Amino acid sequence: MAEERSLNFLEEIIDNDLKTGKYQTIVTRFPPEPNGYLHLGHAKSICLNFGLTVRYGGKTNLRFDDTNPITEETEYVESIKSDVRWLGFNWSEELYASDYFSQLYEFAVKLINKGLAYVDDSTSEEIAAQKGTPTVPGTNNTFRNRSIEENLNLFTEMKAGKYPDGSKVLRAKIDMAHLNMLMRDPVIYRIKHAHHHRTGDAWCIYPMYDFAHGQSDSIEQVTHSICTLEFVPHRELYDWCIEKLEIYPSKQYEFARLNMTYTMMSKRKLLQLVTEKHVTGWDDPRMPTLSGVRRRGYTPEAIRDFCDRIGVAKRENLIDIGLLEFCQRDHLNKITTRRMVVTDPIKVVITNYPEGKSEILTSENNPEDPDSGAREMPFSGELYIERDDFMEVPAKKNFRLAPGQMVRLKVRTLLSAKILLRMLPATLRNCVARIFQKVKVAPILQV
RNA sequence: UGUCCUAUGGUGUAAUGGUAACACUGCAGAUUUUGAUUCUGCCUUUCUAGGUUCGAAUCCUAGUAGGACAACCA
Repeated sequence: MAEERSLNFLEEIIDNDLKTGKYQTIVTRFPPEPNGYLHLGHAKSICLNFGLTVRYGGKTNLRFDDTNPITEETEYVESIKSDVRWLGFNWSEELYASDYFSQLYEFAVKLINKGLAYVDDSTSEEIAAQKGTPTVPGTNNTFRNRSIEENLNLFTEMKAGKYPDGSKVLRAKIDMAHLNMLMRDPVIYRIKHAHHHRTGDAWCIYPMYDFAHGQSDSIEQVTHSICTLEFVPHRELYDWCIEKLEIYPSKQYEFARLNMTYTMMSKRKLLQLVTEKHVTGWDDPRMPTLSGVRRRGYTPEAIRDFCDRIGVAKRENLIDIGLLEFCQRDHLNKITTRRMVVTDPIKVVITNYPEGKSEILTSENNPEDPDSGAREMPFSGELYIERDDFMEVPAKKNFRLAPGQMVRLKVRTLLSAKILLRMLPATLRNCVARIFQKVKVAPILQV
């Protein structure tokens, strides 16, 4: 039985929802926008969303939030899918917000019919100006009073492509004086005569995030819609849409995103690094993208362990990148086959080892893993050591090779005898040693 | 001069009204046929002030600090 760690706040909520019978089973989703590659921050979200249904049962969908055709591309869809798989997770269904464009459109019509949405001809500047500020209430404009019939006609015409980009938007009719800026008649549909990576040119109006995400969750009957803290103010609008549309009540929960020392975790900035060619691509090993760290040698196990250790909470955090490195070292230590290498060699001659003789010794491949087997290594009276491992004048606590000092060599022999090598008085140019006891000696390296 | 979220060692995360703990980092030591691993020890913690309570990290109020919110982005 594994050590039972304490629950994070989301697990507590779910635990409770299951116990009280609010849900029989849970549904989560991982909702990336296909406008960039996944990074370590996404890994946290993936591990969270998928981890929850691994733990509690239920299912996690992969849903692409593709409501903005300008920035989204199929290349990103493919990379995201492969990165999620690489991390070790399998989604139940592969879904797209764009799959729901028709339903979303009908939802908008429903809102209009309920007198809860209107077409606004204002420019974005005007809309921004009318919105007020966090401390100053916004103001109503004349378009707000359009009749349901007029709104219906206009919206239909918007869909039909009668108007150019930016000339009209559909807005939810809520409250221009609301304390929450997002509730001040948010734009829910805009005109974009743009090619969509999936729907092609079928649409020229596209829903905004706030009119697509919650509805998509609802359509999929997502029980726990988990997102990052910056969406906290959106929750009120999320709930409003679901309530007014009278659809399945998915619930949104927010957690703090991952921040890491010395690490840029903004998709926008990472994109900039790529487009301005400061890096060789999204998978440049210096990038914190999953494809980047993968190329760098990170393993999915290490990243999952990392996500497990950093926890999930609601306070802003800054994780020391050293923790990620620790997780990787920890995993590598368990799985890595050992090899010895000398990068800057100096030759050592063992003067009392029979000239011309050589023998084969064996060494285990990984002391942490008994199943990893062993390898054979040749050994003779000439070997090479790292230049840094020799000091003519040894420092305090030095246990490298130095004149007159003894060192042990790593080797696997059948003998349990101590294996000692004694340096004779020597210089770098004239580096010799002799076997000090009746021993077998292993090579320090092979070159 | 608004609303919302948050506040526990250096960094994270627990403790769910009843002895503040675990990991990472750092420092010291032991072991070591990888200066690795492993092991041991140490350093360091409840933002402030009130209140409720036998008892508060936990509940309440106020303050302070940090963050979010005024994209036809997500």
